[in-house]
Amino acid sequence: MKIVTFNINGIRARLERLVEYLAAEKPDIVCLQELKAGDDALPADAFEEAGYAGVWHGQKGFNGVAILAKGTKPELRRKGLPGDPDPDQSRYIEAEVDGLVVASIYLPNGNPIGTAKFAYKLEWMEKLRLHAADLLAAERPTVLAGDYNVIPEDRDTWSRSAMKDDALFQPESQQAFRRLVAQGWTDALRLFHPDEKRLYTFWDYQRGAWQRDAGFRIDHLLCSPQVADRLTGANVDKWARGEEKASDHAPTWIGLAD
DNA sequence: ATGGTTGAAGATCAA
Repeated sequence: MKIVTFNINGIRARLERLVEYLAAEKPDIVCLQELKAGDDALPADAFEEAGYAGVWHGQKGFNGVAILAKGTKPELRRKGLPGDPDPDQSRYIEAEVDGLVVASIYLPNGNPIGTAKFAYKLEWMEKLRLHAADLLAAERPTVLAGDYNVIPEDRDTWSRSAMKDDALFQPESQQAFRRLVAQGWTDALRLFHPDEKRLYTFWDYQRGAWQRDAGFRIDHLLCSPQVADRLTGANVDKWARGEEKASDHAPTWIGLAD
């Protein structure tokens, strides 16, 4: 079973790319972020034609998350986090699908640092941590997939100096991420690529970042022990980032034994 | 210090 997280950067601008990706890789579950469209503007028919049904939490213009599944409709568990710092921002959706609990997460970017946006990021991470603890306590197979907007370690970026003032690379952001993982989650990508120097999931549109491989790793799939036991692989479908009109993120995935 | 790019909205902002 293949489970993907993919920051699509505008579902309407990217629909053709997504449909191509689904046809090529045939993932069983796809967590999408940055739909940048309200629920009424989402191309549900196109998802269906591609063989997928989904649940979503859209937002006009910004944010927006979804969970799609092949041949089965995910069963919605919740939209938004408990105690969500700003319920108007659609950044979290959780569903049950194929016997798994799956969340699609679009964690706040937090730039620029030293502003309310960075404080909001940290507050959001705290609410996520509290909810994640409840999910772990349920001892069910659970995947927290999404764009965390956190570069976990130095080796997860092409340049430490370029990122030193970026919210994604601040010690506070990294500490909050570590604190979440330390509850008992497995960072599946790093598990399967312990020595990979250029394990990236995002390349900026600017300054030829893709051509220079100036990327960083911010899309993560955190697995509960019940999922970690079933992991067969994890990787980044980098080919999708090289397509015309690609998202600035590449689809990132885990494989699970049935 | 600045600018480079993209999407969606709307004459900028968020990333």
